[in-house]
Amino acid sequence: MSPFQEAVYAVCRRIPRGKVSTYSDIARVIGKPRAFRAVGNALNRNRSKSVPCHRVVRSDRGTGGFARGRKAKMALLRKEGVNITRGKVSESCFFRFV
DNA sequence: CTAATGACCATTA
DNA sequence: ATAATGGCCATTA
Repeated sequence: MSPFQEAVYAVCRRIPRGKVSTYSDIARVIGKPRAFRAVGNALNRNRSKSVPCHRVVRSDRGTGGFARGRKAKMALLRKEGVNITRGKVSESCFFRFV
């Protein structure tokens, strides 16, 4: 695993159940604010159950992609209590890494 | 080394 | 509202 990938997964693991973060936020937290696209790539390759990669969405609050399809991603999120209406995640569901 | 590829983002039409 | 565009960056061929 590359150091970049390790960093992305480490941050992703901190997102609590029922909350979400964005590709952009993760990129910023790992100190590479412009690597948001690469973050998506790293998460795409994730196969570890311990990394809740479905909790990462787009900055415009859209759900974003998922290896097994957007449908599956939304189902998982809703199952943990994340509210999604008209394809957008509620503002109150965003986790802040302060 | 170069070129292509995305689970992105912001802007523009 | 959707579609296209240019930019960004780690990874892979």
